[in-house]
Amino acid sequence: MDNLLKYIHSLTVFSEESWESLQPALSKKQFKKNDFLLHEGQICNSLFYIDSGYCKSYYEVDGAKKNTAFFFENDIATNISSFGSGEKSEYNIIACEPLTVVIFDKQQLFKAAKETAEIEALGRNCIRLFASKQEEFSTLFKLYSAQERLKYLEVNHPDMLQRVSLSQLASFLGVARETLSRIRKRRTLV
Amino acid sequence: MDNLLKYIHSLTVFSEESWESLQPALSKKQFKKNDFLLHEGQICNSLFYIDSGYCKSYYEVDGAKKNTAFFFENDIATNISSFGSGEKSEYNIIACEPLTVVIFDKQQLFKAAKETAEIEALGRNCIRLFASKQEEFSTLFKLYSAQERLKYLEVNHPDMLQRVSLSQLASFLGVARETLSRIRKRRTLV
DNA sequence: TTAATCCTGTGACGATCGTCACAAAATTAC
DNA sequence: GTAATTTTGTGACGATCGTCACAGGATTAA
Repeated sequence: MDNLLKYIHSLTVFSEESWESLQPALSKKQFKKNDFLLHEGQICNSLFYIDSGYCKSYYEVDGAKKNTAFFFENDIATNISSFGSGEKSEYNIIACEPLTVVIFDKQQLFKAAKETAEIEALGRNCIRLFASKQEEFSTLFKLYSAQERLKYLEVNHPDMLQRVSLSQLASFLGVARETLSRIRKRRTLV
Repeated sequence: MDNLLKYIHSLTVFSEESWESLQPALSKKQFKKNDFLLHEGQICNSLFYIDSGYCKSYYEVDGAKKNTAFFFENDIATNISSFGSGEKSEYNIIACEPLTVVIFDKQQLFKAAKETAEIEALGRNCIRLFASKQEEFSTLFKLYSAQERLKYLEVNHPDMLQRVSLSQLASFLGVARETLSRIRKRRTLV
């Protein structure tokens, strides 16, 4: 839980007592590669703090898997719509490597947040960060071409390129795998 | 303020006292068409509740304006990254029509939230909705072609098509104005 | 009402992308 | 270590898209 505590302190003021009050909402869990953290049709009742490894969210459209996000160490993974509204998830979250997470249980978290203002503030900050990240990647598509989007990742998220395979990345960037391969070739020649 | 109060009640439990405590954070403001709610380089210290009219966010890239979001009645407009982190905004928010908003002042809001748990919860819910919306439109680009994105808006946000001009919409959908014009033509013929 | 400005449609053409097909390379399983 | 599987590279080709150019229609300002 060390990483999580550091993460929390980087976000907000958090006392020893708040940390104690938060404990009932927390549980550590391991996932093997290709295990589901969240399955399409399920209701998302958790925030997943990524301790080690990484996972991704993807839609299944006409049999094809389309990646919509990757979550690495110190990220929070969740379906924010389903978590907030209680409706069924339209997509999956799956481990891409052996994965260790700390699960925030929604019901317990809300209970703790009601009693402890710092926990409520923590929840708000987690969601805010999540929203910022969504906004960042949403903007990518409106501002840049496929080639420019790749460059953006190289500059701003080089870790992602290191760990995610070309095929998986292509899906995330919204282009065919062959196209990404050719973009990469074009770029290295220039 | 009637619309705002209804909006708040649709999001969360909110007592008469909480509403009173919130007042110091609120102020009503009118914008003319093409007035800036937020200018690139400014720090965003407000949440803008849209009471009537609509506005948009856009980046200025190489002299070209690229729309990234539209905000209509009962939406919250803000730069969530700048609002959260205190860093300068990289984009603009501008009124597309005569606009009436209720401004949530950040400092006053945080002060009120510290003292009133329901206000803290309201803030969290506003941000959550904002995140859900970002996620929705972010996903659009990863799952669908330009033509399918247009269809999605027709089905899920017909109001947007009614009020936003073709040129403005094209920028939001990430295609050239001419392309959107041709997509529309293709579709009406089939 | 008239002029100026903005918005939309359309043709031409080159650039980019998606799809299919198959081979090579890398990874995984046994 | 070998076989099976997955991932990546590449050619061909048709579809879509961006850009430039210009004309007509709609809207706005005086």
